[in-house]
Amino acid sequence: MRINSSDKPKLKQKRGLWSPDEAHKLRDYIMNHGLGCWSLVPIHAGLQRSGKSCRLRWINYLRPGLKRDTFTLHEDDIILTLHGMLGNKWSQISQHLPGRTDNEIKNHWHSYLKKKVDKQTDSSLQSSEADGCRKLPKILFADWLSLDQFHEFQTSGQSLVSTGTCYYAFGSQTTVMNNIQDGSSYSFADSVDHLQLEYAHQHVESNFYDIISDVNTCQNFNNIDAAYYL
DNA sequence: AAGGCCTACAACCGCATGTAT
DNA sequence: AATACATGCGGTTGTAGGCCT
Repeated sequence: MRINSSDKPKLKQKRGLWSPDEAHKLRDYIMNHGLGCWSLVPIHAGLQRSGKSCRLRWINYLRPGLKRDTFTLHEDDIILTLHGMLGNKWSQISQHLPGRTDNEIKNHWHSYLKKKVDKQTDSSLQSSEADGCRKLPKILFADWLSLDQFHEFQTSGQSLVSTGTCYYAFGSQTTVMNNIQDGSSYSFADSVDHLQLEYAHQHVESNFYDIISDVNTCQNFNNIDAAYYL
């Protein structure tokens, strides 16, 4: 909805941390009137804040259903996995973590997870250098596995591809490649140590590599790198 | 006890996109 | 089609509190 700028009184806008009183006003207003035009919310709620600031405060802290406790290992693992697939798409990542906001996940990433990943990358680089590991062709996993597909897979527990798949559990640092031969299937498990995704056939004509025919390549996967390299 | 440093988290800013006029 | 405005997103900054010297 567009608002005539002349209808909006110019208030001196407050910035910085929200007081409990401001939060109370905002919560009360939205609970009573519902979500509408954010630019009108501060006017009607009696707040000297921008609509943008109100929106952020509501989304990140006031709306119902938000978790305020610390991130679990399971949540950490989901973030690491999705970040490997999607990059800094915090809003998309947050869709897979009920009760968590994109801002919260972003902060958690920068304050904790990023360091963890950097540490692991350093150590894996050192070990791969020691092993004389060959360079692997690079593709972006997210390019072919869309978020929707992932979400469907996650919620239904169904396999993306039922046969001819290569299984890999990244995030848990455990490569599960033994099932390539017998073709058995995994569902998306709850446990941190069983966060598993399936890689579909990698066809040369679509610029992907056929990892089924190159088990050695699969076995060369190691934790974080696997999100980016096949 | 005081000051400096570090970390986690809250909030802001700029940009992109969508939509109504 | 052009414009103005709302909304959403990601990067960045600001700040409070804890820890260390």
